[in-house]
Amino acid sequence: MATVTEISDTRARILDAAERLFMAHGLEATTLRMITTEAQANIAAVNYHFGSKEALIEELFRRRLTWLNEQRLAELDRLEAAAGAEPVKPRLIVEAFFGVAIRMATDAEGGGRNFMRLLSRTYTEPAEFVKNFLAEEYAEVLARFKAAFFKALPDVPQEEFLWRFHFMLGAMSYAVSGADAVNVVGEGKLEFVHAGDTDALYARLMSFLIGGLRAPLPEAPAKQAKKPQRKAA
Amino acid sequence: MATVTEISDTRARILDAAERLFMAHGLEATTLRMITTEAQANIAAVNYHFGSKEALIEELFRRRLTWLNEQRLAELDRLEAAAGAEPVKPRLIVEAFFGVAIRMATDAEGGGRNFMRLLSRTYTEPAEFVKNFLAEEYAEVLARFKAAFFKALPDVPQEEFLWRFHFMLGAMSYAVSGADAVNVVGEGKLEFVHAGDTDALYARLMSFLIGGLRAPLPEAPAKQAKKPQRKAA
DNA sequence: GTATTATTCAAACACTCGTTTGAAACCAAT
DNA sequence: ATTGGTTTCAAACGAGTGTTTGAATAATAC
Repeated sequence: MATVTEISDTRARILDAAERLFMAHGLEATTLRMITTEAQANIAAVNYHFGSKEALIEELFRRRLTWLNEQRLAELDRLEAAAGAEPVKPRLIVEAFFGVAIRMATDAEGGGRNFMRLLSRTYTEPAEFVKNFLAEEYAEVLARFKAAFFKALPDVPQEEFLWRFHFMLGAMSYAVSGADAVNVVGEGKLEFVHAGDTDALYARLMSFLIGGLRAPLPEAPAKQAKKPQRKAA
Repeated sequence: MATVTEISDTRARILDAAERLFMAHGLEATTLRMITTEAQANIAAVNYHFGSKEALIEELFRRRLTWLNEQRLAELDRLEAAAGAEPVKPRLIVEAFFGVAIRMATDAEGGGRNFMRLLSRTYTEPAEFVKNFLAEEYAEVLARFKAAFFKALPDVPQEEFLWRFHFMLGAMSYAVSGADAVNVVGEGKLEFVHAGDTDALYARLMSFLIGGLRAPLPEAPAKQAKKPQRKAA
């Protein structure tokens, strides 16, 4: 039911309705009239409470995204404190970054699932203001996690790791979208509607991500295959 | 320069312009007036040559997608013929499916790059007619590849594999999008503008995909691991 | 050459979009 | 009861959407 803020009834109702509708139809295709109808509010309420559709979108992302990234940073803080001077194990960093997201993505009641699906598809959203907003919102957490990964994987070329991180984001994006995206692969089988399936999806994605992250480095096609292949230890 | 069909000048110009613009701004945000302006055609030309904006989109996807999937099937035919009764090696199947796509994605001149980026982002497009169209267009090739994979990986539960295939699609999607998507990870480093980088991206993605595909199966999600807290013992 | 078809074009169509307006309604504090 | 500030509401705004029209032009066939 209740989600995050409650200072204004209609304001909160608009945010929740917008989250659902943006998820179902995309940012462009969702109109303010659809949102205010579902929220049982007047069309003018959006501009009154948020200023514009863009501002509504930013506010919508901010309320969840800041919390998400705070959790990630707190998790990383804990890991680094426990590790002392040693680098944190890669698997643990992966779990810190993606685990929080998966947990949020499988929280259907609180609306986290809707949001994570929306967020996943928004990564590839071409609208300029969305890209800028997300880049800014992610700057800190990505810098921290990249540094932790570099320290944990000293023998992996940084450019190589960045690509793998990029690939991992893609895999997570699809994991979260579940049967939402073009579900041609599973023919309807890829659903994790039950809350209890959180652990299953989590375990599946982690195995895959770790496997990809620790895969042997590709032999450079043109030159330098200098680094010896690295096996998961 | 020339791309696929040339029966009508303006028809082809519209398709090419649409591909570029859809890639840059998305399906919804790209207007027919933008397209016809860039194609130096009249606004009515779209409805004359294609019937509607939706039909234009479908035609645009079809002309590339059928070719792409034909290549994939031909590749798989070749592999299965060479293997005889034996199952094809998983790595080869992965290369057949994703290799064709990566090669197409790194073909900047022919427009394949634009298309693959567009296609990648379209997987998560919520518009109903797009989803239906893509599902239909992919049905055959996916059935063939799924069967080949099942045969090649008899010891992997089919549901598990379907998820991993789903994850692989996500990774490929981001690989193709490159720095296009919210490029917060690489901060501009993730670009493969040079044609010579095809091999590098290909090798990188393949290592990652194979690593993920062949990762150890996750332990049965018995009651545990609510948090990613597993201490490194 | 004329007849016929295919293609282009400027203009208009009906509709929806996000946003604005100005008056009503609500709600506390005086 | 009156005030002043906040919130709601119906209605309209200008701009932009995909699509259609009907005449003008180009290309092809007879």
